[in-house]
Amino acid sequence: MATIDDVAKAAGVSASTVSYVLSGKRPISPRTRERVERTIRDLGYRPHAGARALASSRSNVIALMVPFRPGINVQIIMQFVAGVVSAARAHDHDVLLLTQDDSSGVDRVASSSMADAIIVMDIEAEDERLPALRSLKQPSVLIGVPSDPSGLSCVDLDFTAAGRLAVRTLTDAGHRRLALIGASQERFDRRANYAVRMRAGATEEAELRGADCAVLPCEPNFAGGTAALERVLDEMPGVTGLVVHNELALPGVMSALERRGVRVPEDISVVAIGAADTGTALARELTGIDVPGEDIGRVAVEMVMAQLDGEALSSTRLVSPDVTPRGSVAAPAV
Amino acid sequence: MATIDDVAKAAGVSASTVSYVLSGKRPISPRTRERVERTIRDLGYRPHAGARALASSRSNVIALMVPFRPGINVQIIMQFVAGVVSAARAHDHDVLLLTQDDSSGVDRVASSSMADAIIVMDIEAEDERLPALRSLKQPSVLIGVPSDPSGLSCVDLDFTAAGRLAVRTLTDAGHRRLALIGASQERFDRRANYAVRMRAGATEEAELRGADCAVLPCEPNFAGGTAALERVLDEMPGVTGLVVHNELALPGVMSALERRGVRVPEDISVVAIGAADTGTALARELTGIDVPGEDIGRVAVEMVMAQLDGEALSSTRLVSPDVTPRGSVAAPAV
DNA sequence: ATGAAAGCGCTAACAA
DNA sequence: TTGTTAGCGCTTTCAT
Repeated sequence: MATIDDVAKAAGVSASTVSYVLSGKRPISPRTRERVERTIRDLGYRPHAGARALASSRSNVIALMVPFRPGINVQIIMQFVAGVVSAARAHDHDVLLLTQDDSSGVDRVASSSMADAIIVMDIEAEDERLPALRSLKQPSVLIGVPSDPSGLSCVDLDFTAAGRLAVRTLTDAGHRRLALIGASQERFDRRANYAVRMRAGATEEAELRGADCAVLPCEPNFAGGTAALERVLDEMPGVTGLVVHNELALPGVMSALERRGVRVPEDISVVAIGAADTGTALARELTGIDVPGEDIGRVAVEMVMAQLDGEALSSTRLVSPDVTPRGSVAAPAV
Repeated sequence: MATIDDVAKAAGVSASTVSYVLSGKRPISPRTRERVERTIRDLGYRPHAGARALASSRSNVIALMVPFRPGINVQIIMQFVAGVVSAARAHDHDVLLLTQDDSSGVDRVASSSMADAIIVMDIEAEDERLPALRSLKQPSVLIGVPSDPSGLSCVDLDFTAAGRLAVRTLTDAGHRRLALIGASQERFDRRANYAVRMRAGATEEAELRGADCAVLPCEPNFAGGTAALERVLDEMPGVTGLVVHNELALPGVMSALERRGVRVPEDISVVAIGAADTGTALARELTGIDVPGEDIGRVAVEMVMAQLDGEALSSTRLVSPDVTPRGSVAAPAV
């Protein structure tokens, strides 16, 4: 591998000049720049990442901690990751993959200077990793909002607004008796922010609109979905609008609807909240609020970069939800 | 951050001794070792990754190139990744995430010495990345087998055997008229190894057992699945055994079966090939061949490590498939 | 069993 | 506008 000295020699300049051509941190005459750039290309020169990191104390790597626990929505995870990686590349950074269960990962990566910053996904209300993150010298960004986000930067979908929007979509169509099939009881028990805020937004908005919104926690799988739907049909006969905030249960819900002969949207209107392409496992697409995974990942990277550039205090950014009509909402039958 | 000199000073030894305590590359007296280790713990010392990489020309990082194109089975991707990451950690390595569309990723990572080796997923028959990989100084391992694997190391499920096994599972139960709902036409056209070999194994085994096996390419989505199943029912009335090798189409297939009133396994037996937890989007679990994503990822890392240790030539390792009975196969009706 | 010292390849003062 | 030089923190030979 060619080194910076090889390039310098071949181009007839000093090593620092090559370095400055690459970094743009000081003016270079057009002639020199041209010559150096040609040499770099000819030799196929690439700075040694380690040497650069050592000298500049910047690795140009950001670490990303991804959850791999079961019952998680892999679809959306991949979207986040894709967003993070592509945004990072756009800022000339690479991404180091950490997993949730690698408990010492944050410390290791931080204190060995492998990464300049850390993005952590799937944050719980009382996340165990928060203390470690707070005491880091590197900046970090959380995807998800803990109950105490002080001193930390967070991004997430605005789930309160999403709850409101989902309900409003139904009440605007004329529905007054709604049911929310939401996250699992376990998620609510652990006060998972997204589950709790979604529910809060939905119930508040329902109240505001003079509507009724029952909430059913639901296991994140097919059987959970069918079970929840059975309960709605059997115990809440007046319900004409359904909000489903549980991608893994959604196939179960839809299948049960069909089996019970309930038509969508003629008999029941459905609004889904989840990854954009959840519909692929379904017979039909649903009107819904697509969690913009890629966008959120992108924003996380922007926040990281801002912090690395010395701008930006810790703050929480909530991305506004949008509803995409796909024909599963209509006026209730009279 | 504490440096190796800080540790050396505090422990009253030289920096090289600290280094050797850490690497175990030369004998250290128990007393010294003890003292140094205590100091390391007290100071929370961690070697600077860049400095280490610079001095040793080893980054302890392996790069993993992950596909993000649509129509891919995210489930299985995540399993591979999980397997790779955990195996890498077991070998004291971290994982750098590269994406398919980052075309220069391989070169960048290799020639900047960011990674000691590269694992590439989702290999096509005539993969464009092969030349770059062949000319690398770092070792690489492909997940998937190209049409010409010479000079490269590959791991994959043995799809030929999987095809055979799926068919044999059905013929052993007494079925003689089978249909294989496989990958999309586009995959076959590009001669994707897994699709082609799976089909070959299935048809060979069918012939061997005196059975008949129709092959239907199928779009990787719900509609594709229903369409393929409709064709089976309408154009191949004698079929009693179904092999589905297309996870994204599987929900469509199962839903269409139910809608047409075809019972599983009473009327038709079904064998599925795919990610272990594909069943979560389905009403019922299916007898099937679970692609052992984590295992394959793990094997890829083992192969990488072997190459880094100077053992191991390039070779292809095919992991043997197993069938897991889940009650969707029975003897055909008489 | 341990230490001293020479790099590894780069960046960023400091000089000119 | 460019060059010289002193590290960055570690590994590893060479000495002892």
